[in-house]
Amino acid sequence: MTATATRSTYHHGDLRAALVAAANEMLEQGEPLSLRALARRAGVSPTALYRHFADKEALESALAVRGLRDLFTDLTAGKAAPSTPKDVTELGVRYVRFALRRPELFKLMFGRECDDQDDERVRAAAALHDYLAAVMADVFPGSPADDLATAGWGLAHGLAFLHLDGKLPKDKPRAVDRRVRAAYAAILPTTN
Amino acid sequence: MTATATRSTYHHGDLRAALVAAANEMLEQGEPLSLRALARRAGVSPTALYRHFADKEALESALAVRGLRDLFTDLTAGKAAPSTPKDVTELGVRYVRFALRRPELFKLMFGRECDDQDDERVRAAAALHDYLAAVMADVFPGSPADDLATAGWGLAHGLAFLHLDGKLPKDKPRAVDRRVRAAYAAILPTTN
DNA sequence: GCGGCGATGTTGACACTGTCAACATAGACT
DNA sequence: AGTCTATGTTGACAGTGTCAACATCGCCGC
Repeated sequence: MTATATRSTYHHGDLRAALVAAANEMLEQGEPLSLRALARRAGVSPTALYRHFADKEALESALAVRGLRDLFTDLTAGKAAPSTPKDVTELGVRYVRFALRRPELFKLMFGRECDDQDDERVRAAAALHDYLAAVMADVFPGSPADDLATAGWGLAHGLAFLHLDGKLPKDKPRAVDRRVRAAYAAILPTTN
Repeated sequence: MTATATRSTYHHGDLRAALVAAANEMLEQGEPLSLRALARRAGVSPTALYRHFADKEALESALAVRGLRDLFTDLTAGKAAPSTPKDVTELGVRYVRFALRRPELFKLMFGRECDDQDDERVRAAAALHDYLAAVMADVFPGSPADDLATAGWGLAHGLAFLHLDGKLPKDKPRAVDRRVRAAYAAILPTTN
């Protein structure tokens, strides 16, 4: 059933989760995320949301955290721990794919200030960086893993956004994959 | 004098330019860009803008194009043509500096769909890419210049956004410069 | 010089947004 | 059973982008 479930009881049960789910749906179908439209979709009054989130930004923050976790498991799941430069490249490919598959969510996860120190998003981002650093230390021993990690992340992130915003041709997914692989191949040390 | 020049004549003279200038000011001081505030600042009615721009997006597009040109000259001006890997790194540093110096403008230049094919922005972006490719062909002869260009650009772009959005610590500019240099040093081929 | 016409600026309105204060309901605990 | 609190609603407010209708001016050919 769609998220527009009309409810009979006055209280909803788990509105918070319903709101997050509905918001995710809206992002998925490219609708602009408006609180009122969201409330309509959840079958609830426009201000009900404020019992569960301080304001719009808090809702978006929740979505972003979920997204960051999704991305993380997307990168780590499946394959065994990356051990070759090629594996690192594949990590980048998956990163960009995620961005293109869920563009609105991705823009919410990033493209938002969030310089709060104890922001959950910052921690999720740090987790990502740490993971990459560990991978890099494994794949390129003897090189500064931290710098390699920021470089690897930065490259994936930049390619993702450049594609998202149409600054690089966003043609067939295959072509994008190719471009990402080529970019990594062009600069990753001790490989080709 | 500030941009809030009250005018005596009914017609403005060059409202279009005044609007662009005022909008730039607003971005510079971090004010949210609202058409009404912009009109107020230009000393004009809220809808006067529509005689010069189709809608808000058109105005933003104009700002973005100006920004892209600024960035381009920022990268090319001064120094002679880059010829060493270190020069390429410096290009990246300047790119990130630009983003951090004018964050709102930068987010307007990118972080916006603009997948229109004949968009002036796309052309400006392409110019950037071409320039980079030329540089790369010079600095790393024998390597695929195009791939190196997208990689170099992607890396700079990603680092810029990660810093902008607080996913990488946005401490002192010096520290950011260092991090960017380290990232480039970690991956640029045949160098250290 | 004069009349009109097109470019430019204004007014008032509309639907929409996020958000707040005041109120209503219902489920949980004593 | 009765109260308290978490949750949901109503009505309102200021602010937004945008449109249609109207006002004003500068430039054109006569």
